[in-house]
Amino acid sequence: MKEGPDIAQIGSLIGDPARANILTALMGGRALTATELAAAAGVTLQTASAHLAKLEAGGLLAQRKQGRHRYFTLADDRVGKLLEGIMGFAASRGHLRHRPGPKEPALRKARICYDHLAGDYGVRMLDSLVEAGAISVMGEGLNLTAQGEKHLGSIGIDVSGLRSSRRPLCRSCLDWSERRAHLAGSLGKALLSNFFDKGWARRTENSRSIFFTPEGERRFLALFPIEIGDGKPEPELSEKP
Amino acid sequence: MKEGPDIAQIGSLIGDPARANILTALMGGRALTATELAAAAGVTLQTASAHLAKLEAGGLLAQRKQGRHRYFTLADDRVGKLLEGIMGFAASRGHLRHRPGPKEPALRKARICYDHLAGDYGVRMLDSLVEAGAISVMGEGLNLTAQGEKHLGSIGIDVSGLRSSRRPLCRSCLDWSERRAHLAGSLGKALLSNFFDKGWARRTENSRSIFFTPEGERRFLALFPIEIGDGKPEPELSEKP
DNA sequence: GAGATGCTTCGGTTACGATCGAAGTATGAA
DNA sequence: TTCATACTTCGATCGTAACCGAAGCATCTC
Repeated sequence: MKEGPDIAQIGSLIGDPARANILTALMGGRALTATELAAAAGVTLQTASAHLAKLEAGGLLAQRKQGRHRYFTLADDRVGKLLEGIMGFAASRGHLRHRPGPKEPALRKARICYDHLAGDYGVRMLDSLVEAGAISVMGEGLNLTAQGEKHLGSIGIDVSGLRSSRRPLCRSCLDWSERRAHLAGSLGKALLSNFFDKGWARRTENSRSIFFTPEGERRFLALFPIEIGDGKPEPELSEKP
Repeated sequence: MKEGPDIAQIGSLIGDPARANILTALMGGRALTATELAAAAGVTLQTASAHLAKLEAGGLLAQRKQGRHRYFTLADDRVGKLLEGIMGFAASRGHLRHRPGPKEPALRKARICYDHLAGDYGVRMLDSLVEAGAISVMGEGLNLTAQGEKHLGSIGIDVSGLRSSRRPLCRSCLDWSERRAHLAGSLGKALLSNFFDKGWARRTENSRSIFFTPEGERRFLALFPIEIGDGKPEPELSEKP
């Protein structure tokens, strides 16, 4: 009837609550089994199986068979970006499934956004890197400076190795909780991995929130000293431009 | 059950074919009446009315009463950006509602993307501006150079007036047909308006395609001489990064 | 006022898809 | 081989929402 890409198909894929739960759970970035996803979605295994088949047919999910387990992940980081975009939009409209439970504060503080750090700490990290002159902001783009490359090298990040990937090194990702930018791209991923490797932080079970050890938190805050609210006076996002 | 923004709600809003048609029609940027949208969606007026009410309640649409007509538009350009993002994703997955009709070529050549120029001509325009040094590319961000400001001023674009808007001046927008960037933001809008004002081009009825007059086409191609395929050797987007 | 147009609301039908129980297949463990 | 676990397929049920006809408001024209 009409020309153009079929947005209704992926809309309806995301539109089912059970499937939305599955996708949200996979935004945590790690591969999950069908059983785990069924629990996350709040449906039985059979139902989840049907949903997973549809999501995979729709190109949103990829699966990897391993023994008698079947691990699912988001198909690629474009899916993660798409979902984060929708989440940001939904949050800005106030379409929050508001259950201000005890987990909320932890999520706002530090959580994983597909594969990089988001939340308060994510924003703080980017702001600090910009303030320190490690990253320069060009409109909506981010660039790692030579000084930044040296600085990150001293922390233990091999930037030249990251450059060889096809994935952009720096990308800014708008946070639905903070509505401010944090660092995505291969560098964002590398930094978060680095924190995990050093034992500063670890993932929490069945949640997207990230737990910092006391020592790790101290180190992180010292390394990225710019408080949220300092730095650039980024304008509030207005509802009606 | 879960934390975070409710992506299922807007997913299901977009997921219905009739509503998707309505939204796609409104991507044309102009305000349309309920009757027109009903025709575009292929449903009766009553059904369309119900859909429009839902879309408005969901914050995707805004309406403006004018006499006995009710004009609908996308709520703001964030909605347009969201939809274009989904379209781009859908196109990359091959979820095309493939009806390679006669209108397709016109759409690929030049069409409106919410309020700016997209398609072949949109890509050509941006490429040419970059090649001419009017716009510099920084990662994913675009910046208008001083030289570019002067250049555009000579065409009849008042850049300083655009700067006063809260909307970003330059933004790159990824095209679902070309899979290459074209110019969005207030500057993109101003350029397209400029072409309309000069009579180089006009919108076509009930379509997102843009019709160039022979004279206008000549002028446009002379002003933006870089062919698609020239310029920067932007790598193909790969499916699996 | 009367009539026409644009749109909404109401009521009833229908169809699709989400759901789960039960049975079937595959892989691993004992 | 036997049993257990992980998952899929089948079949049937059920609820919801999309849909349209008809009637009801609202606004404009005459």
